Parts: sequence; C-alpha cells; structure tokens
Amino acid sequence: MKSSGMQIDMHGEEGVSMKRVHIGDVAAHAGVSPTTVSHALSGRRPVSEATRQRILLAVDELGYHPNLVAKSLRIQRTKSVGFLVVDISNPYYPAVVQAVHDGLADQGYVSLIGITYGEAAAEETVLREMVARNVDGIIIQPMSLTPAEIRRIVGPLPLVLISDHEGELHADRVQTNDREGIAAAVRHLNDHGIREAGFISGPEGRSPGTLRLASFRAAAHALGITVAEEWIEHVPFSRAGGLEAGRRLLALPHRPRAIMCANDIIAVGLIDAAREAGLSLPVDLAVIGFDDIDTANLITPHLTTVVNPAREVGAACARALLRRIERGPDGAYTVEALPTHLVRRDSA
Amino acid sequence: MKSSGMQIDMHGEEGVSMKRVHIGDVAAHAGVSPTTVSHALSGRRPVSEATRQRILLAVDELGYHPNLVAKSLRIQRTKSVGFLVVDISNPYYPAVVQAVHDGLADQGYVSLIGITYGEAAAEETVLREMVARNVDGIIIQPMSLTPAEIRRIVGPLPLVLISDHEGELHADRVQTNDREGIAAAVRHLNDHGIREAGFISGPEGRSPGTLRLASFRAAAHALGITVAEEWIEHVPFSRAGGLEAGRRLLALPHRPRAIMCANDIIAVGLIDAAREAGLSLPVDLAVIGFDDIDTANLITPHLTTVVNPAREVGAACARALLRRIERGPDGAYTVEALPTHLVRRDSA
DNA sequence: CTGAAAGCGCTAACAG
DNA sequence: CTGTTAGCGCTTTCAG
Repeated sequence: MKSSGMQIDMHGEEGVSMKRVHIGDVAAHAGVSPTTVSHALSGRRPVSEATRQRILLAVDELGYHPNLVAKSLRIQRTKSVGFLVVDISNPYYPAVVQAVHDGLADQGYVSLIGITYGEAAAEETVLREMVARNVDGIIIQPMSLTPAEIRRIVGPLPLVLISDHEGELHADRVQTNDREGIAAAVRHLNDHGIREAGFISGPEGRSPGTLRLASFRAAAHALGITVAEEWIEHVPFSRAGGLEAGRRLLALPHRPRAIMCANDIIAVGLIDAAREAGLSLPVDLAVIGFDDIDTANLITPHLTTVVNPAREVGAACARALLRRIERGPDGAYTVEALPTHLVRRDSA
Repeated sequence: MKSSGMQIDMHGEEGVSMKRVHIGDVAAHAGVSPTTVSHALSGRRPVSEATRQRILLAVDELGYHPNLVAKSLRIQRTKSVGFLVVDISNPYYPAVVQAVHDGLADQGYVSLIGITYGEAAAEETVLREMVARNVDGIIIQPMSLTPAEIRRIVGPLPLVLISDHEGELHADRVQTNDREGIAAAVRHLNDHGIREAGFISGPEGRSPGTLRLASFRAAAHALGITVAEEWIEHVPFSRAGGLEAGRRLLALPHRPRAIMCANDIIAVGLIDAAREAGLSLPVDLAVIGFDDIDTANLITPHLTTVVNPAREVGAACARALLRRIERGPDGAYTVEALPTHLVRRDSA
C-alpha cells in the first residue's frame, strides 16, 4: 500500500499512508505563524498579498483541510444540525429529509440523522445525543415527547418542531393545515352520497393521527355523516397496521361505506384488506389516504388522498432553523402553516 | 423565558436559560478533580465507591452531559460515520439508510448523511466535508468517482464501498450478485418464449446500470435472445427517465417483446409509457425491474423484478465498517457479496 | 501586517 | 485512590 518511495515528509501525492496535515504544518511550510494561516484562510484580518499567496500554495501542496472538530470546539459552533425522523421506511419522510438536507447543505450545514420510531425513549436518547454533539439546531417531529419536555432536554438550542400546536409553543414550528384537506375529503365523500364513514388512525397519543381523526370527526359531524365509534381504529403507521384494522372493520356486521386513513401507508394496508374481502373500490368501499406519497398514484386503485407537502415542510423547517440560528434565541417563536388539499383519484 | 427565580447557580430544573454544565462544574460540586470525574464516568480507572456516588449525584443534580466535541478532539475519534447516499427519493435507498443507521446506532455511532445525486462534484465535496469532520468511517456507493479517487480523498479512513469491483479493491466492499438475479430474469423471459428483449439502463458511466446491462447482454446471448442495439437506452434513474426511454422504445417500428430496466423506478416510468401506448402487460410487453422496492407489489401490474436486498446491504455495510474501525487499516480488504433473485409477479 | 499565548472541554500520562 | 499537567487543532485576543 506504499506508493512512491520519496524520502521525506510532505511530498508527492496525498497517499493513503500520509499523516493528516495541520495548520502548523502549513505555517511552517509557508514560513509564517499558524495565526497568519488562519487569517489568510478566513479573511478575518488583512494579510499581505505575498504571504497570502505563499500560504495558499502551501495549503495546496500539502493538501491541508482544516480539522472541523477542533474549529468547532474553539468557535462553539459545529455547522451541523440534528434531524430526527420518525420512520424513514415510510416514503413520506425521505422527501422531508431530502428537502431539509438540501436547504441546510446549501448553507454549509451537515445533517446528523436520528430515527426515533416514534418511541419516547428513542426520542429522548437521540435528542441528548445531538445536544452532546453540540449541533447548532434540531428539527424533530415529536411523536411521544411533549414540546415542553423536548425544550427541557435541548435547553436554549434552536429547535424546530414539525407539529401542530395547542397552547404554548416552546419552539418555532412548521405545521400543515390537515383540517382543510380532511374537510375537503369528507366533503368529497358527502358529494358521493356517503353517509357513514370510519377512520383508521395512528397509535393513540400525540401522533398526527389523533389530530387528523379529530378533524375528520368534526368535518363529518358538520355534514351529518355518521362516524360510529366501532368504525374508529388505532394502529401503527404501517401497511400491516392498515391490513389488520381493515380486516376488523370490514368484518363488522354493519361496516361503513367509506374509510379514511391517517396516512397513505395505512390506506395501502386497508386496500389489501379490501382486496382480501373481495370488495371493489370505490363502489363497495371508498378509501382516502393522507400524505400523497410518490407511489400513491401507482397503486391500484390510484389512491385518493390528501396532499401533505413533504418537500415544502422540509424546506420550511430548514428555513426556520437557519433563521433561528442566525437571530439567536430571543425573538418570538414563529409558526408556519402549510396548506393541504385533496387529490381525487380512483379509490374514492 | 425565565423560569424560577432561584438566587444562585446550578439549582432547580435544567431550564432553557441554564448555562451548559461542564466537567469542572461537576468536579467542584463533588469536591474532586475533573480527572476523577472523568474516570468515575468512564470506569477506566478505579474510583472509591464513596466518591463515585458523590460524583454520580452531582452529575445528576447538575444535569451534566459530556461535550462530545471536546472529547472527540481529545481522543481522536468522533463515533460518527458519513453515509453518502445517491438519491434518497428512490425508495431503495431509505431502506439501506435505515439498516445502516440501525447497525451503527447500536454501537453508539451517529450517521452524517450526505446526498450526492450521483454527481462527481457532490461526491467529492461531501467526502471532503466528512473527512474534515473527522468521521470514524465512510460508506459510499460511488457513482462517478473511482474507488482510487475516493481512497485518495479519504486517506487511510475506514471506507466501505457499495460497488462491484473490477481490479483493485481500495476498500472493503459490499456488493450484490446482480448477475444471478438478471440471469434468472432472462431465463424467465426465455421460458415464456420471448426471443427479443431490450434494456433501459441508468446513466452511462460507472453506475450499477452499466454492470446490469452487461449481465443482461451476457445472459441473453447465452440463451440466443436477440438484444438489438436500438433496444438499449441510457437514462437517469427516475420515473421520468423510464417514461422517456419507454416512449422511444415503444415507438420503434420493430420493438422488443420484453424490456428489462436497471431499477424499479425506471420500470415504473416504462409502465407509464406502456399504458400511454395502450399496451397490456405482460401480453404485449413484458417488463422486469430491479431492486424490489416496497411498492413494487403495489403497482399495476405487480412488478416482476429482481430482489436487491437493501436491508442486508445496509447491515453488511455497517458490519464491515465497524469491523474495519476496530481492526485498523492494515488487514486485507474484504468483499461481501449478497445474492439476488427474481420474484415473479404480473408484469412479466 | 504579523506573532505569542491563551483557551474551547475533555482525557491521559505522569506523579504521588 | 486521586490530582497536576499537558495537549488534541484550531481561533482570537493582546501585543508589537
């Protein structure tokens, strides 16, 4: 694994066996002090053009790249952010991740990714991990922890919550106006003469499913659509969860004409169950999802669903976090609400 | 934003406004030296049970969490790894990401994620970024850079390549035996009496598409199946790419009876094109994908495809990287090859 | 325009 | 069993 047999240090290609070069090496090579190298590179203090050139040359010859860990310790900023995602196997999230990543990478930030699976314990340990690593900010969609608990863990750190808010904010927020999309969905059902509808929600507790269910109930109530208690299910946000709930619901002696799901993945499971039961959609059963994942228009029947603007959510999170990092902890917390809307396809 | 009005430092709940507590604070509080605190916490040197208890208490009371940046600078390890993913919007990758993340998080590593979009410039800058941040290792699926170029950039760092190898290894590798899955796919076509087949590959160059195309050609040749040059397309790994290539292929005066695609996303685009052209699958056209993304069995017709074991790939990468981190740079490079196989569904 | 020295928060010799 | 000291690699006073 040796390359060329040059006799002394710091020559030739930067090979596998070379030691990492430090600012002191560059300084020595250019015949100046580390201080001057630092300033030549940062531009935070004037340096004579001649020495600047010598330094740049040395940097190049030696292949110097500053050690960001040392820099971070010194300047007390890491140019990194923690992004806690619930479940990356749900196609909704990668879209958010990508948008967050792109928005942050532009500004030189790197993303530390944590997966929480919506569990309180994981949320807490990952948050602490991020804090311990001195990230400059954190983005999280809380599924178990309350905003207050999260704020207590992260201290004064810039924090963006992907979450609807009830009561105190505790952090900047990005949220989607799920209610309007769901109201449109219920109106759509009503327009088709459907008077009885069920809902498959996510796990009980503080998941977005709970709020979506509430919105659904309210919209149905407003239109006089019946939502029997036995038509409500709580399952994990997974295809398996949707299948399981779907089986139960469809086996009911009196089952609803339509079922809305708290997300598309659950809806896919429900469609599996409908197929098992030999039902044909949307005639025997109308199904509406939530999120509009990329594949929603690939499945059969094409899924009627509420568009949850993943990329916009991610971009808004990135913007909000950068703003907070720049402005410091003292300004008032902001809330950005993104619209949702129904897209009519073939399942309802 | 102030909470309770306690008169002096380090009391009460750890609130938003509290300064971060350092090892020295704990030491003072417990009446010992920082060294002892460090050792009490790490266990790397015996500490009397009495002082240990006092320290633990102090840690608890003050809410001490060590500053990992400072620790990293000192011990020269960050317990972080860089994971460079090509395109997280392709559902194949999140599955890999998740497996990598889980395999690494278990051992206390955090993942810095970079998205390269397969571009050489992005690959290089992200790699340098990771190196500058002193990650303990890097996992990358190279799309533009050669293994040698990557090795030159990362120096002696533990490195795992998701990539088939031709010639020198330059790093530990995880690869999939695409050839066997593709051979099975071609046999499947042959069994159905198909004698003419095309292939939609990824971008020209060093993408996995190129190797898959070569395997396809070889397998077809072995069975006497015709693969005309005009039936070969190179497009981006996207649904749009598949659609575009599909339109061209299906508009040909003499088009093939079957088309295999370098990945499932392209196949989805091809199916879009087939639908546009009013063809019914698999009778008028047989389509085979590659990857078996989660949604492959959701689309209509259910996609016949080659299973690319995303989770196993991710898990293998994590294992290989951890092994290399532990064993140091000197052992021989390893190659782990994972099998692929055909799953027959409805599109071919 | 440039350098010396201090210090970010931690760990690990080296002493006792 | 415990403490003192040095130093990871960088930036930034402070002093020329």
